[in-house]
Amino acid sequence: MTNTASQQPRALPPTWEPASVEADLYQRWVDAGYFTPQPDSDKPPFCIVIPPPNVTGSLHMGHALEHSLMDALTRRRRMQGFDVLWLPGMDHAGIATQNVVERELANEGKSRHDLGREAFVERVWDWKATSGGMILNQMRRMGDGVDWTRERFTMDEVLSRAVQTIFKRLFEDGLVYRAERIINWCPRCHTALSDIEVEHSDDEGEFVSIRYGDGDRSVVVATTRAETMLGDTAVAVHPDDERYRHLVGTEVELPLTGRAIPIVADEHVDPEFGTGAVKVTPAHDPNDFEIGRRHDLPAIMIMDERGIITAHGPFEGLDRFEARPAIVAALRAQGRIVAEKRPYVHAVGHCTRCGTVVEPRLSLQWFVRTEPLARAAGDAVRDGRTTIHPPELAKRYFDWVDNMHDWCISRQLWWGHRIPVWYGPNNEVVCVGPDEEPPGEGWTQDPDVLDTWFSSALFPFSTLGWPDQTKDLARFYPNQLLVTGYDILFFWVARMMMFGLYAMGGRQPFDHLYLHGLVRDPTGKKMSKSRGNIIDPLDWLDEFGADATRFTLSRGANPGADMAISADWAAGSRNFCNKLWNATRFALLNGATVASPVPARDTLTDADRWILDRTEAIVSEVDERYEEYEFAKLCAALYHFTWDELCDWYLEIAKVQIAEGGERAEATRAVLGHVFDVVLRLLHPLIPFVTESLWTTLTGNESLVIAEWPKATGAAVDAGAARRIAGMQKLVTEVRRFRNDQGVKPGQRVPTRLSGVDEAGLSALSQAVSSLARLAEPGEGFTPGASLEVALPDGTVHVEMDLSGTVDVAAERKRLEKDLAVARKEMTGCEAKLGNPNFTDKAPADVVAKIQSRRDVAAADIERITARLESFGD
RNA sequence: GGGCGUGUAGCUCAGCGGAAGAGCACUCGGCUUACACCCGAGCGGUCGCAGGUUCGAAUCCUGUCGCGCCCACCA
Repeated sequence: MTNTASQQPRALPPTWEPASVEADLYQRWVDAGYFTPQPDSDKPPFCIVIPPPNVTGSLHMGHALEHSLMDALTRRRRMQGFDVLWLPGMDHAGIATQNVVERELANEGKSRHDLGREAFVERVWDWKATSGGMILNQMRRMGDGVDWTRERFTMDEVLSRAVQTIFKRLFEDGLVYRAERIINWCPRCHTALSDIEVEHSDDEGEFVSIRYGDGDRSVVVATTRAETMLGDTAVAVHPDDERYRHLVGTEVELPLTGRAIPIVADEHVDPEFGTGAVKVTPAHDPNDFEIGRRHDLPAIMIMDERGIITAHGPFEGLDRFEARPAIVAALRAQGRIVAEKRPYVHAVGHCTRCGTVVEPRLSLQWFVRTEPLARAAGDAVRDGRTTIHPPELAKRYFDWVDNMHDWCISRQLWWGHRIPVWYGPNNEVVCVGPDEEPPGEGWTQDPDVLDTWFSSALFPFSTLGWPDQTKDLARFYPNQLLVTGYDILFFWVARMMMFGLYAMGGRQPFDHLYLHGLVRDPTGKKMSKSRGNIIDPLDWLDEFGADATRFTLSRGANPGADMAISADWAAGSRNFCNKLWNATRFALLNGATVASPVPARDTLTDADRWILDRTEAIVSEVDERYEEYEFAKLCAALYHFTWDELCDWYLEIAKVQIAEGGERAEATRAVLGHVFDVVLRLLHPLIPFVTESLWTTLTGNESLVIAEWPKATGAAVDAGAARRIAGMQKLVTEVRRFRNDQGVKPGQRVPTRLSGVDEAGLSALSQAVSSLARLAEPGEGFTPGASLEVALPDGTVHVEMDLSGTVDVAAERKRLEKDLAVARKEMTGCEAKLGNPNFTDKAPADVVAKIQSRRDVAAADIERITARLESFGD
């Protein structure tokens, strides 16, 4: 630390101003190399990879939350002596990014086909170059302690090699295959989608019943997608359905086409639903495809990749949604519509990327055979190699991996990792590894690219250099932890588990998985552009600073649970940072120091011993909370400790002790130095900037980033001091309340006399009450005008105050009556319990004792208050 | 259609078998030489509803109503 100016406590401004220092501090940390691990050190490794944000955009509040938590966790580990690698990176986000660039092109009146594949991909790279920088900047502003020397992108050469390598391995193991299947097709993006890229919503449609065939050999089928009837190749009924038994094996004529189609019996049909007869369209419906396979039916494609009808006839060239009513109308004209239900609400699949209604479509795609991989992924969690926090979410994980369908990985896009498969002139299929030459003349590469999640699934090891056996890979795999939102448990986490275990010889990608919740708006609603309730983290970074933004998000984070945030919370966090700033500044102004050790405990005051014990306790509590990722609770504990205990009580007491001068003052300065040293260390992972500024000033050391994390010493707690301080607090509060009730001016010193405590206690209490409650020592000619009695752990203290006969009897009476009511209620409750033999027999002794003492206290209170009320007369 | 979760102070949430809590908001009083991004005091809840288990239930069980999320090939 060379900046001598900032070592002058008097130079610290009275308000914490994050904007002026954050960027400099961050640059200093990066330049010093604090965030770059030294794999040759003998420290234990701690590695965590960033869930790579899409290059498509800027960071939203969810990222800000995720980064706050990851940074807190990694900073703490670094302070604990781990060799920490937090690895940053970005995701090429295939379909999302391609869509963005295509939209841009559309504005120029062009399509990607106008550019051609190569030029288009180049254009996406250009776009990535400009857009990606935004995200990195935001991470710097957040203060993310990531190792920039190891930044990765899913389409980097190294990561692309990893993709190709694992694809080839899967290919050779028979775990990827190419097959004609019904897949989810987005007619707008012109690509296949995996199951989880389809979002279902309840949409209104029309459910029409159509008569196929004529007379008593006819059958009525029902559908919501009437246009698909053009591709029907059968009608199916349940084998046990008496109504249709005579028809099975016969044929009916398919209206509008004149084709004859068979009536088949299939178990899949639910006789209770609709008419019990199902039209079968093997090329455009997954169930029908299966029925078709069982009955060896042809599959007739009637729509192209844009959703345009291709079946010859009057409907050719119509969009599927135009064809639907047209076909219904044509059928109606023939008298074949026997029933219509409208509106008919049913689940309809939409493309997660563009919202277009997904069309099931028969096509040739690449799939990952997930069964063995998913089983391994389930086992790794079941046998504890990977632990999920919070544990409740493990169930969701199992539901998924235990029922996984094969994963469609080919996408008809240009932006992404091209499938490394070549087809020969005679339909040969060759998978080409990263270091192999593609086959020559007459061979063509598969035009498709891989699902974007295919490459991000490799992130825990591809980023460390795999398939090469690098030093990083050996040291940092498995990653110790992964932090991400529960919303991508299936998209990303499960797939990382599958590929990690597969590629790394059964070793899990990460030991611990922490799933955080989603950030919601102030009223708990999901943030979305359409709702217009998005809060941009950059706004908060500007207005409140990085520390306040981070602290707000951290203290809202309960494991796996969503959180609602608002600017009020951020303001509160900013206030907290400022409180910490001023408290430390005050301590420094009063000579707080870490240079001299804290004196022996027997020379310290109750208050000193109490705050030292509380400091110990908070160290332990924070550690325990971190182990369970209880951010909200650890933040609350630190907030409460810093503000209430340290500032509101100890700092006020310290003023008195320092005013005493001499050894008392010196001891207090040492205690202050120690306590602030510890609390700044504890807070640093959460609010790195303000703590760094303060701590370097307090200690003169280089940086808090590389300071040691506090360890609880496990020393015995001074219960006596704790009790006496609690008593003092209660007394002071009672006196303040009394003064408030009595309308005594805050500045007005009231002569006071305490009794009911021993000599030593009296002196300490008098002093405390006098200064903290802003009263005065009793003067000459003391005339008590009012008194109150406060029951403390060590007895009852009487406080007399000379209000010179100006006691507001009405106010006092009101207060006492309220207290009396409370005491009576308490008394009644306790008596009822104690009078119940079942309770006294069955409840644990300590509970009974507690109730008894409560009863005694209430009884004493009632007596005291009654006497006092009587003394007022009427 | 399944599965999961959740309903606690005006708001956002802790508490999950033994005296109803926090932050914010609100009321009252204060520029008390660290901080008005502050200090002090206070108001505010039959813990969704109905049953049950228990000496005792916000906490466990059952039912019910409301909300949320995930999964889903009933045409």
